[in-house]
Amino acid sequence: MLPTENRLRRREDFAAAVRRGRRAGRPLLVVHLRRGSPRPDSEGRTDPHAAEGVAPPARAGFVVSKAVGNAVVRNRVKRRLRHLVRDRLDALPPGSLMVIRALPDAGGADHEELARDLDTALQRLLGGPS
RNA sequence: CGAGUCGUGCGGGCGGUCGCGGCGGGGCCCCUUCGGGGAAACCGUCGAGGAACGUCCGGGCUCCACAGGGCAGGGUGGUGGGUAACACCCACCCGGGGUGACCCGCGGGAAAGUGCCACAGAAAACAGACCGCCGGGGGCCUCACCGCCCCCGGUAAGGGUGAAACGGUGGUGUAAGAGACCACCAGCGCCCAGGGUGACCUGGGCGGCUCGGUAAACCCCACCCGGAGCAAGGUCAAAAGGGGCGGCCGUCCCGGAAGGGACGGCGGCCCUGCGCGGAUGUUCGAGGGUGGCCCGCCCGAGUCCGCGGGUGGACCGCACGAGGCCGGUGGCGACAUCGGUCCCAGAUGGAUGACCGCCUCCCGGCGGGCCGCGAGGCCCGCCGGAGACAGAACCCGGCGUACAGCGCGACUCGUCUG
Repeated sequence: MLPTENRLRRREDFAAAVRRGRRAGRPLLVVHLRRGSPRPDSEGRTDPHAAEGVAPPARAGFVVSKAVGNAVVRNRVKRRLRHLVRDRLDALPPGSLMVIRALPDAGGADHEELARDLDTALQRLLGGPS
């Protein structure tokens, strides 16, 4: 799973990633990625000591609507995605914000199918022209 | 052995790799006003459900309110208990169903009043003459009786309709009949005796002879009910502001277009707070509370209008509780009480898991073996599939609903054997 410091925790972070980031859609999910910015102000709430030299970690959040399934299904999708993202966290630029939105078919997909779609989407966002 | 009734337990297991959250330890290291603060490895420990669900009841807890009375509104509805409380639970009563174990009942009042009872049927709520039956009169036919038709009257025993036709059976009686009268039975009301805390039961007597259903229709009766909810509420920091909802313009991007998006700018409306100005008001009282309204009571110095101005968290509550397990005692039981023992999720874009293998269990296919005349049954191996319903968010007690499978224990009926 993802440690807390690698998760999106605020409404503004979600809004920033979804509205200002690039987007790549797949049948099962949509990935929004906002590349790491050189730490704009306003981060007064993050630890001041960490702001010195260490690069801020990449963070990810998940949006799974009720169209995907009931609470049990939604939780399972989120957990699978979190595990998948954890293994791919190193590939993301530091400080970037990522939001993964699960589409209705994600509820019926297995682990492998989710991984394939996520990899394809990430490849398009990272490998493409920056 | 077969069929069934009730209660109750569990709701996959083991292992491997990689992870997440809380608490306790641990301290590489970082900051420091030298008081302290933060914090990585690593170790230990705990980490979803029987329904966590629906949010339908009842409480705890928190804040607001708390002279009283009336109206309105909501709820409950056999009796007696249990409980913090309940619409829940237990026991019993009554009614209904079942051979039985048992099950079902929104189970106060229909002689307080109003309303409604479809269809069928002649007639359906101070009942009702269609056919039939009986009496009288007239006509036809005939010697006459009988018969047929019409009119008047009597009749609820018979036919037919219906969920239901104004008690049932037998008799007396009569032109034919009828509780018109009689006996027994059923029902209703009243009285008495006995039993029970009580609902009620048992027995006896009397009466008029009987007088539907529906109250999850209005209504009546008895009893109960302040309001909001953890986004309750509180502490700290920060700022004079904070929150919500529309519109227009410019540049750029996507698109064939319609349209959509990003960034920047302008301006509007609503709620609340602050500043400024104005109006009004302070025992001749504005306004507010008493969550609906009225009377009354209480608080009481503000209230209303206009203008101005632009993005925010942390912590507590928050987990030791009407608590779980074991045993004793009291009670038919729900439950109460005593002793011992245990600590058992606390997230906040929301942890409690992801992946893999084996086993177990169910289903299907293939192959082999055994039993049987046979339909078929059993065992072994391989392959494939399936393993439900469902995720805590302040906490408890219930109810209701969903659910693949696997058990366990009582009891009933039937059959066979002894």
